Amino acid sequence: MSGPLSELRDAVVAASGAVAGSDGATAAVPTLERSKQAGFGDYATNAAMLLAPKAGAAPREVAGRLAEELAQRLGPALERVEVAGPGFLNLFLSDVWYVGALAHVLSAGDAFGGGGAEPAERIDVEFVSANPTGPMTAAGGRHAAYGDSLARLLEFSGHDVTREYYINDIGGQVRRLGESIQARARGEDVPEGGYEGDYVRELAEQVPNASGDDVAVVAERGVELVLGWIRASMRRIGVEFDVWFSEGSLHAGEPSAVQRAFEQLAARGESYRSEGALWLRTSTHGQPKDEVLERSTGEPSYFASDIAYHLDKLARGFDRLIDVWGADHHGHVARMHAALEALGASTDAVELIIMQFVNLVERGERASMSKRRGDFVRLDDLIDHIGADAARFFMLQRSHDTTVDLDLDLAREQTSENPVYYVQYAHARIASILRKAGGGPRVQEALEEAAGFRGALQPAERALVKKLLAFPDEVAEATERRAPHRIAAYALELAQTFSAFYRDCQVVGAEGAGTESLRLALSVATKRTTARALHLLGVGAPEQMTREPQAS
RNA sequence: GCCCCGGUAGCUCAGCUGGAUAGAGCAGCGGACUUCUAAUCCGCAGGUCGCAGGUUCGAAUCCUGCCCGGGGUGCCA
Repeated sequence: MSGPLSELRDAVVAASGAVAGSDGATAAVPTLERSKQAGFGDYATNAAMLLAPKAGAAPREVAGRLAEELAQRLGPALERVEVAGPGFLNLFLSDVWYVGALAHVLSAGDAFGGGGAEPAERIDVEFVSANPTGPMTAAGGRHAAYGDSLARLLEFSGHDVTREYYINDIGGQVRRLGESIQARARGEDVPEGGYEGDYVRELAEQVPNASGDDVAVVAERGVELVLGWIRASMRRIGVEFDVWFSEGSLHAGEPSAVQRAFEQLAARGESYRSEGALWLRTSTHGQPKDEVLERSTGEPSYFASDIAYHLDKLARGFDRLIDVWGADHHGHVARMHAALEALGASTDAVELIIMQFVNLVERGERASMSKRRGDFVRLDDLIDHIGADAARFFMLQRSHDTTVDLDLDLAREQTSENPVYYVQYAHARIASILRKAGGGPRVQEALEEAAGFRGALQPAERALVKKLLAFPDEVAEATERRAPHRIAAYALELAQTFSAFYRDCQVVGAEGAGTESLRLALSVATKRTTARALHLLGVGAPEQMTREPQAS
């Protein structure tokens, strides 16, 4: 990737090489980061500290030599460079550099921060995949927001992404749903271990002849209805799946996908029969024990379906499979890896991401949601209460490694405090400024003039340019670490940085040659980047905020 | 027992592939609205980064042990 920051980095690396001579070839890559404090320059590097042991000199002495090399390489872009602390090099960049950096951001246009996928891959992201035995829960909303944002990040960086939902439409849970619907249709209590939620009564009314038909038929109809609800909920939260994959389809045909998987495993000597069941030798692949593929009843296990499912996905030609699973599937991760190993498949290309739980909080008490007991918050309720944008942002603010507490009443109370509005407001405010300035023609003119600005910049202007320049790295990091919550944090920081600029720097009618143009250009760059960040989160970027804040 | 995730401000959480004086939002207190939109901004207050060792120029971050919370450890999915 090119850009002002990578040029700086290249200069630091080159200067390091010059100072180290031929011995420094294997030196660790120095970091270049934004200084946290004003006195420490615009960017700082630890290059001298990394170099010192190899150079056999004190870090500060090495830093001094590096400083000279850097000053020579960067020329007018560098205002000055200082050696500080244990050997940091603090770079103070000139306004000329800043103006050039802004021009770079603007010329990148909508692609700013994107690309960089190397190599570009075909990636299947499977997420949500909640059992079709009840309405989508708020926890499912977290999976939806996370998986979709991850997919957006991967796409933005240049990958070809398929969004996939795996439907567990067969097996014991589905049968229990059928039994529960039938019981309700007959006016009976649901059987032990059945589904107790009120929605089962709805299903009992909607499934024709639920009291008399075969349970399997009732279950199938129930699943169809529930899937309708799920699709609608996903649409409301802004997620469109490319593929809805039926677990049942893996058992169809002769031989079925599952049977073929069994044959592959048997041919490799990875399975055996015992106690009437078919077992996979997971214990030879680092697992504490072997796992059942086919029960003694003749029914294949969930594990068997999943093996066949992953074989199917690999056969579809994806370079990478990413599965997003709930924390309750954690035990399944190692098993799945063992199974892939048993099949001789590469485990590097299969990523299993575990998402921590969403707890329902009532009166300060945590309670995890149970679909079977019916004590859960529906995603639709959450959206009704706080809206899709706030729901997505709320879910995406936290790392997937963190358990989320959801107090519906509190969430509603705090809707107007949701940071998503702060970010959207900044976006709308910029739109307003651009309108005030005269709209399209004036803005176009400003974009053309901005690169020629030769005046002095305000601190708030430099801070905003710096924040914008950080975006590509944030996107890359969020993508690589499968951590879309970083984008939520960045969006908030960018909005804050813009607010400071807005406070300190009048845009429309600013005094000084070219100042208004420069600030308009800066506003445009900020607006685009904010919109991009929001888009990556699946949140809208409004041109104006219409709704008044709720009085609380 | 073993495996995974978490433990950072009163609350909810960022920061964790080592960097300088640990951040944000909310809550609290005190200020700013004839504005380029106040869903905003400014200031104040608030911390044994679970505990104890270790690694190093430097540890919230890496290693080891322990404590606490959640999850897993089904011929459920």
